[in-house]
Amino acid sequence: MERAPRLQDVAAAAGVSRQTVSNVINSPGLVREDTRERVSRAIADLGYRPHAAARSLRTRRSSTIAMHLDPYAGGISGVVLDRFVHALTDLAGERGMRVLLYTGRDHDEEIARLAELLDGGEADATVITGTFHGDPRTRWLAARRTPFVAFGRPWGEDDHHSWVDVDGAAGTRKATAWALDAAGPRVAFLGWPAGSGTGDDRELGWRSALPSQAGLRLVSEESVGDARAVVADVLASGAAIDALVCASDSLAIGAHLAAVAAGRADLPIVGFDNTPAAEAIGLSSVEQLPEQVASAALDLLLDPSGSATAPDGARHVLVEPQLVLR
Amino acid sequence: MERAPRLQDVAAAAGVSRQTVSNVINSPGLVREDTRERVSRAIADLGYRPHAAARSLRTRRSSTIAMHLDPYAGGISGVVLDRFVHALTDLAGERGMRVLLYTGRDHDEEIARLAELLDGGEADATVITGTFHGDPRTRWLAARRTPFVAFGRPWGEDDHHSWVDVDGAAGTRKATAWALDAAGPRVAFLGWPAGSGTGDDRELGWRSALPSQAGLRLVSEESVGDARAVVADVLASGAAIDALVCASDSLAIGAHLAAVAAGRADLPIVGFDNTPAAEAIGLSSVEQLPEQVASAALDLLLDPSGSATAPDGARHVLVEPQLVLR
DNA sequence: CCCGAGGATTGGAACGTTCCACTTGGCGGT
DNA sequence: ACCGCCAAGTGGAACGTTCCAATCCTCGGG
Repeated sequence: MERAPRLQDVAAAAGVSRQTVSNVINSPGLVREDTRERVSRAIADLGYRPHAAARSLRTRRSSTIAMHLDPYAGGISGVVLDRFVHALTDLAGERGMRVLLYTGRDHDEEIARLAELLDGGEADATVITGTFHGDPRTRWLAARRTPFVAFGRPWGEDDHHSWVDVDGAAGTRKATAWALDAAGPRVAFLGWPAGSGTGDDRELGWRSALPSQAGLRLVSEESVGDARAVVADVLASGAAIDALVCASDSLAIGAHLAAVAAGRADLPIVGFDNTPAAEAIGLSSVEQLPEQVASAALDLLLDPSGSATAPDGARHVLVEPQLVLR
Repeated sequence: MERAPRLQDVAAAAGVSRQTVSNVINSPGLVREDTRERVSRAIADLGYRPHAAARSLRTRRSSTIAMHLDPYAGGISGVVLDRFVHALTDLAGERGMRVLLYTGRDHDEEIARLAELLDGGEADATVITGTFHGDPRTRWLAARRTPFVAFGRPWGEDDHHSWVDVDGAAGTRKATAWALDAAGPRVAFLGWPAGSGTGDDRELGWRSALPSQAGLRLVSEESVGDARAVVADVLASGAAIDALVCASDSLAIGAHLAAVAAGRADLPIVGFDNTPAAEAIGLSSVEQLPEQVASAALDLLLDPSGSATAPDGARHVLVEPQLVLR
C-alpha cells in the first residue's frame, strides 16, 4: 500500500510548484490554461485528494456546519426535521460544505457541545432549531459572532439574527379557504392552548380566512387521545361543523378517529406537517416543504463565495407551505 | 478579541513543556500527579481547547464516523433510522467520536462521496445501512480496509464484515405467541412478496410460532392502500381470522382500516417498527430498539481504546426486539 | 533597445499538534 | 561509589496545506 499522494507529488509530476497546484484547485483563474490542464491531469492520474485537516489548519476554516439533533420526541412529528437534515446535507455538499451532528439533552449541554466543536475548529457555522423567545442559544451565538441560522422564528422582538421559517398562517389560510369552498362556512379549528408562537400563528391563518373572522375554536394538548376526546365531545353535543382545520397531524388523526366513531367519517379534516401517518390514513395536510427551508437556510448562512458569513445582517425567509389534498 | 490559546500558551502558564501538556490530555498516566493538576488548572484558566485539525493532521485520525443519509423515502418508515442516527451521535460523542453525514442518490454516488471523505481524512470509519446480497459497498470498504459496520445483515453468505441487525423473526414470534394466547389459534400473517431478506425473516418468526407451522399468509406491497384492499377482500370472503401479524406498520394500518370498515374493529393487529403512526392509532407493534442497535454498532466499530478498528474479525450482533402492546 | 506593468509562478514560513529520540533525576543493588 | 533502570519530562521535527513576499516572464510603448 502506497502513501497517499500529496500536493508535492502532484507538483513534481506536473513539473510545477506546490503553490501552482494549490492554485489550480482553489483559484483556477490565476493559472494559465495549459498549465492548469497539465496539473489537472496529474491530479487525476495520481488520484490526489487534498487533506482536509492540513487545509483546515492553515485556513482556519473547516467547511463544516454543525447541526443539533433533537432527542427523539416519540411524538408524531420529527419527519419534518428529518427531511430538513437530509436536504441540508445534500445541498451543503453541493456547496462544498459538510454537516456534522451533535446532541445535548438540554440547551446548556447543547451550548457546551457546540462550544467544543467551534473552539476546536471542527465547525465554523451552525443551524439551530426550535428557537423561542429569549433563547439563550441565539444570544450566545450572536455574542461569539458565530455564523448561524435558525429554523424557526424567535417569536419575540429579539430577532437580531437570520432565520428561516414556514409561514404557518399561510398554510392554515389555504386549508381554511379550501374547506370553506369544498364543505361549507362552518370551518372549525382544533389547536393547542394559546401561548405557543407556532400554534397562535396557525390559528391566525384560520381566523383570517373566515368571512366573519370568528368560528368555533377547539383546544387540545398535542396528543391523539386528547384530540379525539375533545372532538368526540363537540360532535356529541350536536355542534354544527362543516370541516375542521388542525394545528398538527396528531390532532387531525385524533379528530378523524372521533369523527369516524361518531358516524361522520366524511367530515373534511386538514392536518399540518403532512406526516406519513396522515398520508397513511388518507388525511389532507399542510406540507412544510423542508427542502425549501434547507435551501433558504444555506443561502442565509453562506455568502456567494461559499464560505460561512458572519451574522452581520439579520435576514429572514418565510417559506410558503403547500396544501396536500387527499 | 484574543487569539485562542495554544498548547504552548498552556505550557508556559503551567511552567512545563508542550509535550507534557499534550500528555496530560492524551496520556494522563504518564504525568506525575502534582504536575497533572497544575497543568489541568492552567488548561481550565485559559479555556484551552485542542485544535482538531492540527491533531488530525499529525495523528492521521479524524475521530469521525461518516454516515450515509438515505433520501427521504416518503413512506411511513424512517423513524427507526432517525432514532438510530440520534443514538449513534449521542453514544459516539461519549466516546469522543463525531458523526458526519453524507448523501448520494445511488450506491455509486454514495461510494464516490464516501471516498472523498475517507481519502481527505475527514472520516476514518463509516456506518452503512440497508445492505443486501452482493452489496458493492461492503466489497469496496473491505478492499480498502476501512473500518465499518453495517446496520442490516448482508442476506447472503458474503458476511465477511461486521454487522448489527434486529432479529425480525424473534419479533414476529413474540407477536404471534401473544396473539395465539390472547385471541385464538388462527393467527394470520400479512407480509411482502417473498424475496426480501427482511420480509422472509419476519414471516419465518410467525410461522415458527404457530403450533402447526401453517396458517393464512397474505401478501401486499408496502403500502397502506394495497394492504387495506388485500385484508378487505379476505375479511369479505368470510375467512376465519383471530388475529393478524404484519411485516410493517404500514401494512398494519391498512389492515386496521379494512378491519374497522368490515365491522371487526376488535381484530387484534400487530405491526412492526412501532412508528408514531401506529402509536397514534393505538396499534400494537414490534419495537426495534434502535438505541441498542447503535450501541452495538459502536462496540463493533471501536476497539476498547476508542479508536476505529480495522475490520479484521467480522463480528455480528442480533438485537432482540420488543413487543409493545396497546 | 530599454523600461515598466502586470500576469504567472515560485519557495520559505506558518498553522497547532503529536511523534520520537533524548536528557534528567532518583533509587535499588552490587 | 558505581552502574543500570525506570519514571518524568524535554525540544526538534514532521504532518500537508495555504499565505505571502519575491521573482520570472511577456509584451506593448517610448
